[in-house]
Amino acid sequence: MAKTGYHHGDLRATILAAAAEQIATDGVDAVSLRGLARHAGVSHAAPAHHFGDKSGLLTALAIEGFERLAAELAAAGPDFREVAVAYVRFALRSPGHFDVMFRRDLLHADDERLAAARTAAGAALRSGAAEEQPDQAPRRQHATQLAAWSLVHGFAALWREGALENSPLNEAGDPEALARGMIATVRFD
Amino acid sequence: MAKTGYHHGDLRATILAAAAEQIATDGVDAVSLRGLARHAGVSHAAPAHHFGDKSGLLTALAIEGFERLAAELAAAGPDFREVAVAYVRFALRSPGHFDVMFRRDLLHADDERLAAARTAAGAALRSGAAEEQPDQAPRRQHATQLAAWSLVHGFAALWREGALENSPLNEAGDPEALARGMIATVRFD
DNA sequence: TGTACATCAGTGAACGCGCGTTCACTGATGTAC
DNA sequence: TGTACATCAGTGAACGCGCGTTCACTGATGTAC
Repeated sequence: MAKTGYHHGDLRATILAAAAEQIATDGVDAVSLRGLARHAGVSHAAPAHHFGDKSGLLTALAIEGFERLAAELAAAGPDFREVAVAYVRFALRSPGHFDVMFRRDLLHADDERLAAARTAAGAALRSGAAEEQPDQAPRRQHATQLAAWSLVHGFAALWREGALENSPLNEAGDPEALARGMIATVRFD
Repeated sequence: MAKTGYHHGDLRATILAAAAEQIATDGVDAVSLRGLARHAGVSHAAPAHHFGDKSGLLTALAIEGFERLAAELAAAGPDFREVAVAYVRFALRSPGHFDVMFRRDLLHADDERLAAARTAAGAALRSGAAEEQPDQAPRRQHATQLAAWSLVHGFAALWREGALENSPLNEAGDPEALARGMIATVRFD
């Protein structure tokens, strides 16, 4: 891990972090392997050495994102509303990861670690929603879980897209408080 | 409007339609002015003549989208659930428009027609949600309206992103029915 | 019916750009004996 | 303690690509008289 002139030390992690940061600021389209290499002070071909290709880099970022999301959702449970808030909070605090996680077109579709991480996060979210409606028929439960997911994912997407920036609906300056308020108005039955 | 060898006849509309189609299929990233020109059988510089630049084209598409969305929401009202379904239906049937409408980074930020169309669509959606909760304090009303928007926008986004493709939550084959079912589980109070 | 002229729509050549990817390579590190 | 060797990390030159944008142009259309 030591920095020598030649070996960077921890290039892989550095590039992942820089990618997340740039996506958060400028969007996924702005990311290029060459740009990240420049940023890290390394030759332009170095990133490919770690990630194979550009999709490989974004896939690694998405995996990291799903793993963190699953952990944060699990830590927030079992109360449904707290799980919901945790989902939004993840998107707000890790926008670089969040933005890439659902861009399947940019990822290696057949990556097994990605599929596993995605599944785990999905399960964590659903178990949160299950708290809310213990004795329903499965079909009904699924509809509720989908509503819960849509609710939090929609808020996160609207926020990231800047749709709430000058909206009359955005009264709180703090997005997490705004999300809390809107989640509080919803009942499932 | 007649097709001659030289004049296309209705190139502007043709390009808009082709762009929407390609976004629906391949995503916004796949769109290029040169590609659309090729598709229309026209020189590569012709599209710029109508739209100024690439952002101009996407802005025109977004305006068209917001205008159509506003009309469809208004036609579906005043019942809240029908307005909600109409929002989702718009996204499902006009994915090429929907995908671009919220990509502010790709649009001319200062276009007045765009701002107006966006505002009109927002008002149509909010008036739908207002039905649900007539006698609330304004602050509370806004939270509810935001929840409603998040709900439908989230479903649309998840669907477009392919997140529901192999999900256990997706039981109906028909996305509109799926949306109806999930909207039905939600109460606002 | 004809002519002159302005306006609009589309052309085609040219520019410069940054990018992803490949590949033979070299420098550095660690491990086995 | 020293040496040989495999492995890993990063280099730098080269390739080919499609793209957006600009610009002077020409072909077609419509309108005024």
